[in-house]
Amino acid sequence: MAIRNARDSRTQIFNAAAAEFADHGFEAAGVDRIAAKARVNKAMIYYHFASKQGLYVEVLRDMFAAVGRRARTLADGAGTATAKIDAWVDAIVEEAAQRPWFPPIMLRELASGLVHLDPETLALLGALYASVRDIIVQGQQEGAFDDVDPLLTHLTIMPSVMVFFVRERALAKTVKASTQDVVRPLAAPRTREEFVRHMQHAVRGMLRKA
Amino acid sequence: MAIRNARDSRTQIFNAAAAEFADHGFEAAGVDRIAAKARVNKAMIYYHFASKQGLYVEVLRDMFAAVGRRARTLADGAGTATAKIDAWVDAIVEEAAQRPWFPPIMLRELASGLVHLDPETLALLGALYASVRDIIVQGQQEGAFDDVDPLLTHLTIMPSVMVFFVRERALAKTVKASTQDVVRPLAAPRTREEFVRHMQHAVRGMLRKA
DNA sequence: GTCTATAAATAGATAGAC
DNA sequence: GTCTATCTATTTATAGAC
Repeated sequence: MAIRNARDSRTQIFNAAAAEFADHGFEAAGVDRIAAKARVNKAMIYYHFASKQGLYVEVLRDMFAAVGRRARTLADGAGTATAKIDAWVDAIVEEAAQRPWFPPIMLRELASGLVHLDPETLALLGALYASVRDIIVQGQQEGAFDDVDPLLTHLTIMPSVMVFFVRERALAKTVKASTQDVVRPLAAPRTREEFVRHMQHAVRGMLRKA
Repeated sequence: MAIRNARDSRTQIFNAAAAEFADHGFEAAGVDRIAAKARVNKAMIYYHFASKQGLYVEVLRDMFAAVGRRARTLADGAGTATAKIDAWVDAIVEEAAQRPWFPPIMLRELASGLVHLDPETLALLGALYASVRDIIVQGQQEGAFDDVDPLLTHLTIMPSVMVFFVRERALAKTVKASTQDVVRPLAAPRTREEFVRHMQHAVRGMLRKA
């Protein structure tokens, strides 16, 4: 996507759609609601994008490509694997902060069994994991990491970050209204800095040799 | 819910609904599809349950109550915190295996910001976390666990288990069909035993003192 | 408890004027 | 590029017969 005026209709639609897909998922997302949020006529959506599906795929690819680029840059860069893994946690958190729709859409796609992903979009996810695996393997060759399963390790880091961010969103809505003592501890606020520290500590712990 | 004949219409509807909500989420779930899957007339759904919403709430409560019960039993039982945490990982995995709709629905609810949860259902989630926190605090008092944040630790364990299970479901569908080399490593099969071992190792690592 | 028929609202998508 | 109007299908839910 070329650099665009944030006010042009295509970009407005893209942003509104990302928010709508994050809030409702692909199937329950409403083209009417997207048009309303973007403050454009509904027909404009079909002018700029082929269909609701086409619009969704653009949002997915933009998101997976951005995160995948960061992972590849890290994996290919200089430094110890230990430093790279810390930076990887930082990177996902930053990406999630920059694209607030990323965590909810990612979790929904996983819950759907990735049924909306065409081969090309699926390949972006594959490339993302390949970078993370490269970092872990580097750490094992350096003798810094334990002999863990790279895939299961990836499946332990990524979802935690995603859920931390959707919890942030939930706090702003439903849970906040709860006056119950049982719910309050679960809804207790945590800063992103606290989370990054926790996550880096946790990852170091699970990669460290026994 | 009293013990029921698995063939009575209410139970058939419940099971079909759980599967439908897992596959599509609350909003996109179709009452018609639920009726078809349950092989009952659509009007029966409104006879046994007040509405689509009422049906959803029953599925949610059944699920959160079952997992919460296991967590409370563990927390209140005898044994070291280290043993209890291992058993907790086992317990979530077993619950997810027993109620296949649990992980996808949980992830979708998180992605939705818990907007479909009434206060009572929200309290079940709060009680669940309280049990996990009790175990972690016990471990810290015993001097076995590091001074980690119990909330962030919970938010690191639970999502990983949920995503492992939805990945299992995804493998049976879309990803399997992929012939791309980039995707295959991400879709590589892992047994539940491998995952439990990984997860217990990871949790011990993140709780262990530095 | 189980069915048919249908109400009433909303969905994604398009044709065609400007 | 932007709009109005509309087609067609589908949605949740209910009324009422049996």
